[in-house]
Amino acid sequence: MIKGPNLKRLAELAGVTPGTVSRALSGTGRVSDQTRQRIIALAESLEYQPNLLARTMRTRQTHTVGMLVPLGHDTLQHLSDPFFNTMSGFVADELAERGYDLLISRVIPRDNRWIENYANSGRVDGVLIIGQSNQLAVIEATSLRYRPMVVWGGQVSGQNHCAIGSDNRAGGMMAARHLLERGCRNIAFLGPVDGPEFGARLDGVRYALALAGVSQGPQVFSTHYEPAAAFEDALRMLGGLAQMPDGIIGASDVTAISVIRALARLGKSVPGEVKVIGYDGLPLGELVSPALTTIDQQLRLGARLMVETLLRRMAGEATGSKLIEPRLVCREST
Amino acid sequence: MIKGPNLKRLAELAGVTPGTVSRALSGTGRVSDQTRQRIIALAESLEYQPNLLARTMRTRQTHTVGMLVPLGHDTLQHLSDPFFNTMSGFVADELAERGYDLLISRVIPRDNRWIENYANSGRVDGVLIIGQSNQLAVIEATSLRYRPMVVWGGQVSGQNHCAIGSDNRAGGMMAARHLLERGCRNIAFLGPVDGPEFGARLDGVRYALALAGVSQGPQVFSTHYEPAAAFEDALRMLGGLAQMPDGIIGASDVTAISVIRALARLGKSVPGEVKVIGYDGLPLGELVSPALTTIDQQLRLGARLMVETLLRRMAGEATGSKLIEPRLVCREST
DNA sequence: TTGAAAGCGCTACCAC
DNA sequence: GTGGTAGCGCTTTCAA
Repeated sequence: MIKGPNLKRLAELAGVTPGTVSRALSGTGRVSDQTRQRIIALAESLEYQPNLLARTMRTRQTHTVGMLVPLGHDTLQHLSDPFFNTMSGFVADELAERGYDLLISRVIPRDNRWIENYANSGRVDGVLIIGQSNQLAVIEATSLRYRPMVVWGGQVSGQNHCAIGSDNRAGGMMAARHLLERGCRNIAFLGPVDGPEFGARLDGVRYALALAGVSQGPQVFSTHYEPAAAFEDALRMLGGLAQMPDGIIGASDVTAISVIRALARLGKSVPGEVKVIGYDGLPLGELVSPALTTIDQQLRLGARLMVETLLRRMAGEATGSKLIEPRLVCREST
Repeated sequence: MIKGPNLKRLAELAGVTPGTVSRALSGTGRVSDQTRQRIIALAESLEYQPNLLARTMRTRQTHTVGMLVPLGHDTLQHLSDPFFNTMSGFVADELAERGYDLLISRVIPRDNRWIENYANSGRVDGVLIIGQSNQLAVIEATSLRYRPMVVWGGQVSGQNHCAIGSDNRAGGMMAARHLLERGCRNIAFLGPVDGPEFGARLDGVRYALALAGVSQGPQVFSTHYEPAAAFEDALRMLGGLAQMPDGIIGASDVTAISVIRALARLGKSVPGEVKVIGYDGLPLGELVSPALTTIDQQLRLGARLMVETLLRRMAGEATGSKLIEPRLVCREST
């Protein structure tokens, strides 16, 4: 590291005390215009760069938000996963606009205090939890004592922790209804069973089918989470079927895209023979061909809400959870 | 923030001095087994969490690496862009494995000292620069004074800064040769002209065509960087053509995927009527359909090399730049 | 083996 | 308006 001058040295050169320099540069407190000018000029000529760490240590404000990704032992969700990627990108964008940095940490929960330990390490002003994995109990318990925390996820009645997320059940219904409208009657639901919102989405699908009087509930196929593995799973499962579904709902966009690939490999046309809808609304879905119809969780909005809410909680405000309305984005795959 | 006990308080409770507690917990320095056991037990029972900031302040080691993304005024590259996304994900993975965190900061270069200012802020042990934008001069100048910095990008003879990147010219040649082998004779190159490695890749393409005796150099089309805009550009440009090329090289995977979409919209089959090859090797390319043939820059390897190299530079070692061999990944689009 | 004390660079408080 | 001074919580000499 190049060692620039520190505040103390600056004070010596200016012939004042550190306190005066601090006030002059920060603009807080009273300093005569003359000395202020002089100090500012000196600081610039010496290319003075304040040590943010020291400042943080005094002010206890890091201007940094931590993004924690708990890795359940079986959840092989890399930081490079498309969903997480997209989310962290949006969050980074939102934070950057507000002058905050993003500290990304992948953590393996070894005890029930991993969140607090992290928060107490003094490196962040607040935390965002993405991907609850199997840590819901810890999150809920932590929320009773640690305020500046916002979680990406759904809400359960009576829950204390602040969550921002989309209405997965409504989204599931929406997806099913869309396929029904498109004429599908033999509908399948495919994705990682242990995935975070799998259950609620499937519930919605089931409910919509029941409402529509489609006796045949969705066939459910469990795949891996990771894209390449999901593709293999889809290929094997769909390939082995006596009768191909005419509509497939992916539990996520990543899954749906894998399904489309598998169908292509099996010689089935999309949306001609099989219609496929995803869930998430990743920008990625727009790029693939056929472009993916999906239930859009509005992740950009979600990221903004998480950041806004977190900053308010950091300021001591009490905030409630928020449910984002999922939206159908109709593209080419249905 | 929940205020746990600090080291001083721990020392009081243990009936020793802070220094002793520090030595006992860090394992450095000599402490009798008995006191060590006692202190460790106490720390655990009180759920003592050291303040990493304070530690950092003394040791001057943050265990954090900064990833800087300079945003040139015209470069509309969000942190949520697929390439950047993928790269940051891989980097985060590699750092996490080595016990380092990743601090992502998007910076708008206002002067020629933005890198040093950031590095001197004391929050990171080293920096990774992704996407040089138009900041090559600053990067090179900084490298003369600031060592722990690694840049994603190519090498020029005489360059001082440490760069990890793939051989774009070789990659361009590889892409062109592949299309030639596939029988293409009317080849186009398409992408953002101001993109970082556009020039070198195009050079390689030109060279390979010349070598093969294809008199007709590639038609070059300039598109936007951002996916949606690139799609519109491709649609307009290709749609207006009297004769459609039989092979298209995208300057990036994102561009190539947009091209495939545009071709589908124009009723052209891929790879039947037009063959398309991308550049990058994003995992994304495997997901789309037809799966994208591409020149793989081996970003995961690149991320690992960047992290390894940076850590070595942080340790004071001198390291050279490294060129990654691009590889042809042949999938369905050619 | 342990204690005492200095200090990382900054801010904040209280005098003057 | 400015100076002096006391820390933030930790590590690391130097003595004892």
